Amino acid sequence: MPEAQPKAYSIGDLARATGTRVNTIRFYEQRGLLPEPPRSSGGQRRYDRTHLDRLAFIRHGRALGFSLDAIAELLALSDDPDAPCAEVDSIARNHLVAVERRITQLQALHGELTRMVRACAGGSIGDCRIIEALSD
Amino acid sequence: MPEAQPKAYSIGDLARATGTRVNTIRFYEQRGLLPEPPRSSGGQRRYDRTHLDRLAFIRHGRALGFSLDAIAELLALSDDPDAPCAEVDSIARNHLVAVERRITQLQALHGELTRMVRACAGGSIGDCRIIEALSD
DNA sequence: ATACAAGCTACAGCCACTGTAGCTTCAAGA
DNA sequence: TCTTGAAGCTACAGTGGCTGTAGCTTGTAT
Repeated sequence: MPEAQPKAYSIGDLARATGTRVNTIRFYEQRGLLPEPPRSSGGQRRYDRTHLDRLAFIRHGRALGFSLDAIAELLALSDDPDAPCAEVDSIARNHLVAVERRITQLQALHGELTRMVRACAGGSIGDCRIIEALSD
Repeated sequence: MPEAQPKAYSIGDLARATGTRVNTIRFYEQRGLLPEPPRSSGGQRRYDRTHLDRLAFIRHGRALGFSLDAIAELLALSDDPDAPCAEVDSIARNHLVAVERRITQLQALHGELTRMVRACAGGSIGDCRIIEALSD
């Protein structure tokens, strides 16, 4: 009796399942985020469930704005369930702070832009407040 | 009687005056945002006041988050003081909308990350909510 | 005259992909 | 079994907005 084979996925299957482009999956492999999968006799990548989960993890991390380096660290940490999660926590907190800083900065920009756009009376460029503000 | 020469600036002077790196100034020139300035007999760039103003315009635009393409358009428009400023207005409004979208998106991320970080009880990775959330 | 700061060109690298060219392989229908 | 067209393959160039470097040459203060 042959062993039950776990279901194999093509690169396109993984792409569809995770909303990732095929090229991006290969890019993650090249960057070491995804392990090199086995190949079919014709040389095509054949993935299993573990690859799918790992890719999903990467995509969730990206959706939250983590860098690929941070995700690589998180993946490495997640492979050691007995280690303390302090480092995971620290990566997440650092990212949270970076996001906060970015929001603050963008809100300042937003204020500036709003003021500029409101000041524009719709005349000609010669007295456009927007151009004026940029020329300062 | 010789004509009064306008004051000439080296690339380093422009850099200091606008908080721009020397390499970045050359990059703007290469991208067509700054005109090629005259050169000294030895081949070094010699700028005048108009270059300085133009570079300051570019830097203000960048500080407000405009793309170099948008800045190029704004510069072109600002050279024609009689044209209506509708297009300037439209570029600024579009950018404003983009900034708003980005802020909204980052605030969503911020919420997610805050929830994740708060859920982390500081144990081991095996029961870390952060890793769990990413694995989903 | 000399020393050294500042400038020059040209190019590689960053981040996280995206898109393309020019092939080969796979899978489903006839 | 054959054919066809979708899907996969490698390799590389391009995006945006710079930054950094190597290996020179020029400018300027003493």
